[in-house]
Amino acid sequence: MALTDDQTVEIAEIFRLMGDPTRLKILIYCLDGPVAVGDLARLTGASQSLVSHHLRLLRAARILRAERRGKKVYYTAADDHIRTVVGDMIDHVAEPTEDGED
Amino acid sequence: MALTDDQTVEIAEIFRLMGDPTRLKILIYCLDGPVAVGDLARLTGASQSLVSHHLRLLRAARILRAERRGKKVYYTAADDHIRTVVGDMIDHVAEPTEDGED
DNA sequence: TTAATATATGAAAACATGTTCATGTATTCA
DNA sequence: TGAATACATGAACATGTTTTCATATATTAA
Repeated sequence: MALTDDQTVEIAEIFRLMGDPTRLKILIYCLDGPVAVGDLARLTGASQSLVSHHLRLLRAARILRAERRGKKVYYTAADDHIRTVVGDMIDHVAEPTEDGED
Repeated sequence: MALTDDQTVEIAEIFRLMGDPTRLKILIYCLDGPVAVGDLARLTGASQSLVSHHLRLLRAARILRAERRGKKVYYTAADDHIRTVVGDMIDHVAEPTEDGED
């Protein structure tokens, strides 16, 4: 692997952003296709303002991508790596436990 | 996919823990095999105390696993999902950019 | 232009986190 | 047992983050 310090920090930053429940929910809803901000607010149960703040962070980190259509703005996962990472993590959690320490 | 709220929170917690540079470095060093605490401190440049604090969090979240051999304690990645997730993320960062917005 | 809908943003409050320092516990060896 | 090595932990400080509230901007339609 062998990462530079900058790359490590960059990766940590992305993980950090995925590490908030509200933000992760937003991200998961955006994995399968574009979703409007208002819908994300309804789906997650968070306020419109909060969703917007989180979207800005996710967008700035290139985790999500925005696209305006008329009055609405739609957000989608930026690429398939993001989808894969979340998918793997879901597998990780789904699994009972690899060793017997439970 | 369809996750429960608890599962979402659990996944967010794991991402959050991977989202600190010091902790991510520790984790990356533990991906390929067991590493002793003292070595992790040297490798990351962090204090022994700080490494220990972080290891406790990573261990509690079952991201790492501890194993004592004599005076030393060795830490390894808990399973392959963790390895895969980090691997995917490295791919994500390595990639130039998927769309042309750069 | 005005009104209505949809989203974004700045500032402040409330809360959480990373780090250090000092000290405690475990293990080995003389 | 006592000394040395390796790791763990509690408390405190400093810093950051999430969330809310009020308000601003953009787009459409009348």
